Amino acid sequence: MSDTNCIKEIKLIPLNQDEEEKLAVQAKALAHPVRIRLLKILAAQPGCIGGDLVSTIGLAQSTVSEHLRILKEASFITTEVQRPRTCYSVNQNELKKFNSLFATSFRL
Amino acid sequence: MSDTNCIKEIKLIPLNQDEEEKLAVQAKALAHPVRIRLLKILAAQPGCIGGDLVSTIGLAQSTVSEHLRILKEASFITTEVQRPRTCYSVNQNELKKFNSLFATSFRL
DNA sequence: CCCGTGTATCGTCGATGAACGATGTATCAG
DNA sequence: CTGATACATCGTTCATCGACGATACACGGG
Repeated sequence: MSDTNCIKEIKLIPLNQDEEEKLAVQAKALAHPVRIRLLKILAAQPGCIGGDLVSTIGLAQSTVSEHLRILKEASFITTEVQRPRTCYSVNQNELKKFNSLFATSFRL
Repeated sequence: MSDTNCIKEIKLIPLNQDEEEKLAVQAKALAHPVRIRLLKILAAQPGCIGGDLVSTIGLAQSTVSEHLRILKEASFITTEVQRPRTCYSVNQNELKKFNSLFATSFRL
């Protein structure tokens, strides 16, 4: 390993502000263990009723609802209202898009 | 598309709390556009002096230093001290690990 | 029409995050 | 030894987050 990989002149990178903002916003939606758990549960089945998620997670209904709202705002889940219930489903395509945007952004 | 994908009985998922926590913690480190930008810059070259990053980002030195600390704590970058300078490098392996943990967690 | 049911939303409160300037610290040049 | 350099850390301030209970809301059943 070389003693220093440091360069003298920084190589400027094209600034794609929209993409970077989207990555950051979606990462923020993932930045909570309860939301990770919710996504994992939803990823394992075609869809879930909210109440089942509430009892599985074990937090207040309003808290779980808020986490779900954040996931939806990040496009990671979709909802289908069936009054008085709501069915939540994972948006696999958006998860895949996040994963590939991540990979291309950092040249993986 | 079926009218409802909702299931009656939720399918329980193995609870891997450590992995879920790690995903959330690392996602939190990514949850800021400046940190995304820093990672992108670092991913484009073998290493960077902190001061160059500060002038490229255009925020206060202490602010950039804090963002770099967060990225380091998440293992996304490494540092090599060369007093009085510090050379920052991306940890590509950890980025790849994040990407694959993400993919397996959500069954992509 | 009214009630029960399941969610969404609101208001609150304590905790955490983001930005900054000021200061501390370790090395090198002279 | 002294000053300059480059980064880390501290303390402060304002904004945002996370959790909760209370309440609003929209439909279906009686």
